[in-house]
Amino acid sequence: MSDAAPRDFIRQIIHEDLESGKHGEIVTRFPPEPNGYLHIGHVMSICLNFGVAAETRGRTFLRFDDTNPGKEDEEFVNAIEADVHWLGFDWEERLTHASDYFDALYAAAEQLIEKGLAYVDSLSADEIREYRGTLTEPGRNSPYRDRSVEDNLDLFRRMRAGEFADGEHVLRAKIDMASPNMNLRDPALYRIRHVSHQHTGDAWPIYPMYDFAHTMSDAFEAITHSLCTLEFEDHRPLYNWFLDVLEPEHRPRQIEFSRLNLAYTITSKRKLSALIDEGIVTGWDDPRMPTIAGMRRRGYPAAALRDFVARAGVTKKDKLIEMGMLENSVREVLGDPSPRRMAVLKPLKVVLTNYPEGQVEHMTAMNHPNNPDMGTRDVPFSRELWIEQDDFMEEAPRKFFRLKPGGEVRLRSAYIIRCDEVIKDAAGNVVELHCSYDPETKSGMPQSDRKVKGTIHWVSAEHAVDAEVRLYDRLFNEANPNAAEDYHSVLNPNSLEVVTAKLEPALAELPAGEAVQFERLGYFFPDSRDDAPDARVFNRIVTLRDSWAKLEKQALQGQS
RNA sequence: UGGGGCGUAGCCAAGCGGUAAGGCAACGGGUUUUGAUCCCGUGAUUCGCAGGUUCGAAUCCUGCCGCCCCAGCCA
Repeated sequence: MSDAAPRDFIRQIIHEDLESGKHGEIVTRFPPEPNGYLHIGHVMSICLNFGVAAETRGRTFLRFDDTNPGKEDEEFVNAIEADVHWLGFDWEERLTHASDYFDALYAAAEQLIEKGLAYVDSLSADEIREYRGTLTEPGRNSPYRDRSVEDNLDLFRRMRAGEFADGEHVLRAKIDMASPNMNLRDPALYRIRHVSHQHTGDAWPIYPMYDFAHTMSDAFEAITHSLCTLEFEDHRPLYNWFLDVLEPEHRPRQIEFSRLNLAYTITSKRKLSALIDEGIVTGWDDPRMPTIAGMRRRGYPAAALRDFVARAGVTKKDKLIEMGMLENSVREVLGDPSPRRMAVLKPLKVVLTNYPEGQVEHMTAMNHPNNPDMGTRDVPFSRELWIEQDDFMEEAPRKFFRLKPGGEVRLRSAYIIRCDEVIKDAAGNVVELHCSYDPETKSGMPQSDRKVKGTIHWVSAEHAVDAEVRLYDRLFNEANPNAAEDYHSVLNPNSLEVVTAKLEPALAELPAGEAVQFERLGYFFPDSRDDAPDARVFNRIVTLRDSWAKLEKQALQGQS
């Protein structure tokens, strides 16, 4: 285990700490506040914390940082547990809450008071802000800063007893109001909040602040490496101050790494819930959401998410990672195991004029062209078929090797057909194609290897199963929507397109929870909420790579 | 203008004084009954910039520039 090369600076530190004997065992924690759903950014933290411990046979706690009742909710704790499990990690018996330590935290606060390192301040929130100074000017001491230990103890105990109203007093650390680090200008330790807590009920009228609760919780759990994101970098001196003055048995070390930002998405909880409230998406698990719940419903495999963050790496540099990177991981893990099927998203009718009316053949199609072990299936074939509208062009460029008037194309796993006649409606829209098939070219027959440039997918009209298919695209048109003043202005209005597709019959039997490749189109996944055996609903997980679409796009750009 | 961080290819990222790994993307080519997959091949005379130290610098020093974070009784 220790001979494996460390892959990033945090693993290097951990490796050294193990080598030097500083720690016999690595203990980490993933500490979400249960005030929202976990998103792609959290995936990074989860994989890092659980990963680093697993690699060294250490342990990881799942700890709910529940020190701010009112914002937190049981719905979120359940969702978080489900998401972490789904991602593939297990905290075993190590499920804790910052609120589990409220008694110990309270005792530590009294110790601080007794040491003369904390005091009860009776300034209002506004006054405290004024006294704090600014980034360039030092703060001033509160007039209550020199209260005696006895007074402070008395006041704090009465705060705990519920004698004061919200906001009347606050317990502060006594550090340095002139520190250039704002976090050291007598940070608040406890505030009064007469609200019930989702885990401790009405037991407490006062609640500890993040810095205090987090540091001491880490110490109580004997966390060796407390891994967090860059914005906490200048909280580290405060983190260490608590450890220095309180001298707990265990001394955790905080190390910061950069957040993972995905291009074209937002992760701010406020904005994510606004998307839901405004009806732009349907909920936290909308398949367009960057939440774990959303990505799971979309059909992204957990392994793809793990692979993606592993490739992104752990560093201190701000990241804005391209979608293509995530999509690559998704395609890579879906490629081998997903069975292939045929489905037509935007149907165009084809009539094979020389094919006997009423005849049905059963074509044998491979479930995976690169893996014969996955077997074959029967696909019914008849005189009338559906093909993709995009697979026909009346006036096609020479590079278009699909169906065009007078041209030939192979129907996958079936015959080669020729387009003889284009049928249009009064408005001039193509509504139907009359084609003829070449009986000598049936898949598997001796003559079947006749070369034609293109192969397209199809579904027998008579046997087709209708299904709702949801085609998702990015939610935003701007690579960094976080930077936009108003995210509404950068919303992608076409992030969802719903079509009624024609499926080959075998697709009606696809089990829920299993991804499938619709050949030439992409990977699809039965929707966990709306899919039903007699009314299938599929989500498009991701398209296939499409070099034709790329060419078309370039041609379009060349014209304009 | 105070403090804390970060700058290696379009996006990520190795590198830790000995002469710029790798992945994604892009671009060529081969295989292919998915324009998919797979396979080959192509990118940095240079590491934000400018000096300095050194036989030798992305790595050490100095200065400058750019970007991010901090003034919650949020986390």
